[in-house]
Amino acid sequence: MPPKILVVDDEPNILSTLAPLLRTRGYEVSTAMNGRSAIEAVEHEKPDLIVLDLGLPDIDGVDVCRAIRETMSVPILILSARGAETDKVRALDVGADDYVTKPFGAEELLARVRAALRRADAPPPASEPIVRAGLVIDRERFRVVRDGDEVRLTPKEFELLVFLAQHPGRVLTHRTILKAIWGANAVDQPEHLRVLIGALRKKIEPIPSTPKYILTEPWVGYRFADD
Amino acid sequence: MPPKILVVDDEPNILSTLAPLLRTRGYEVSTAMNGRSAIEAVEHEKPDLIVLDLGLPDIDGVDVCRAIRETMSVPILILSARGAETDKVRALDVGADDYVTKPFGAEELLARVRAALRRADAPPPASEPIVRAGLVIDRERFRVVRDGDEVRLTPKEFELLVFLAQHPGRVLTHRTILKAIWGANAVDQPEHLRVLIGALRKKIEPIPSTPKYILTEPWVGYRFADD
DNA sequence: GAAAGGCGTAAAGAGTCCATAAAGAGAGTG
DNA sequence: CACTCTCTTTATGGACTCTTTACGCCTTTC
Repeated sequence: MPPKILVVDDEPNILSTLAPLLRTRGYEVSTAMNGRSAIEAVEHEKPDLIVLDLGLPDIDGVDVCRAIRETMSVPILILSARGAETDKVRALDVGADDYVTKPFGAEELLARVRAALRRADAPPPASEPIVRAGLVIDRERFRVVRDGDEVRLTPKEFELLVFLAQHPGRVLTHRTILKAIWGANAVDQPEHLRVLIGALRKKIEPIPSTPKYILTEPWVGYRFADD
Repeated sequence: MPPKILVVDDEPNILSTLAPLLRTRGYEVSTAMNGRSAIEAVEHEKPDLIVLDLGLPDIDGVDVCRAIRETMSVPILILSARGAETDKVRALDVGADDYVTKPFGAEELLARVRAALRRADAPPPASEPIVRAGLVIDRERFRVVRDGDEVRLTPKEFELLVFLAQHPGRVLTHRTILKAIWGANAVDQPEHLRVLIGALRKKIEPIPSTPKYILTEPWVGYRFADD
């Protein structure tokens, strides 16, 4: 399961920027718009990380931070418009883990989120499985499921399938695939590719002789069906 | 004893400012002026925190950071004149804990040092027992109970079990596990892992030859059952 | 219509990985 | 010092993967 992040801010436009951004990076995001509901949400949802704006309408952000710290050891990343040194010192000393001043770069914030989660020992956000017409490719579990049945693939087969499925509809040349799977030294050995394609089709195609997923583009390469 | 801090910077006037400052606040400070001696000093002195300038004469600061991370988990606070977002992201993603751009306020730096040391010192985040299908792993008491019977594990066995059980369902590669349990120097010695897995299965699996908890993902790694 | 070469499949051999047993090294204890 | 426990290291058998080769079929080219 992906890490849960609680974002606390009273400005709607920050919330509506930050929450979707974090979601697209694979995190599960919940939000709060004031101190009281933030503290409640922490108790209730047990997030893996908290992004907390200091300028809240009801309670001072520093007090929110302190209140959370008294009950949980979840990492807290402070967001603030005030860049004065005393503000930073105060927040960090009551238990905040990091302090970022607005305006901030999105990638920097994400990197600091990753750093904080890494320290707290949370697993990196899950990479979503690839789903294509009855075929589920789970990179995290090295698993492929076709119409409910699990298919066992070897590492090379799996690597090839992922590479093809990542570019559905697009024709990938022999050269491109060989370079991706076997490295640049193998670009002139297409027999490797033919054999591996055969093995893969045998396992994932309902009728290997008339492929449904992995289509041959004669004289050029192969193509993953995009239906 | 006071926390030991290693300060790495090639500018003498930063060193002569920072080191005395940290000493007056009660830290034990050692210094290094280039990447090579920094890495040596880390191995030798085992500091509790490292303040690392990115602009070193011999090795890129990011590489120093990465090299230290490979062998130790000591907190690293990056100091840099470059404030570009990509620099920050790069440093944080190779394992740095914080990133401060010059010029910086002394009190802010000290507060970030305190925050990093506090985190490193904090007891392993409230570790509630892991419970999975008849298996109870109590990290605080260092005990494992299976179906009511207590199982005695050695430290390495316990560490491995916890690491696997923390990521149920997910396939952890040999490399990942080796790095986590034995350190980065052991990533190419999978025989360690095989033997330890065998010992662990013998103790916790009802039928060690057909494992129920620790599943082999051939050619890739191992996976803790999640059902 | 014939030659050349790509494509799919099968099969053999080399190499690699897994599980297990067991011996040796090292630390801690009485 | 002897004993115990843990960890490392090595050896072995069995299973599997990957590479390589071979051959029949098909498409393209001339």
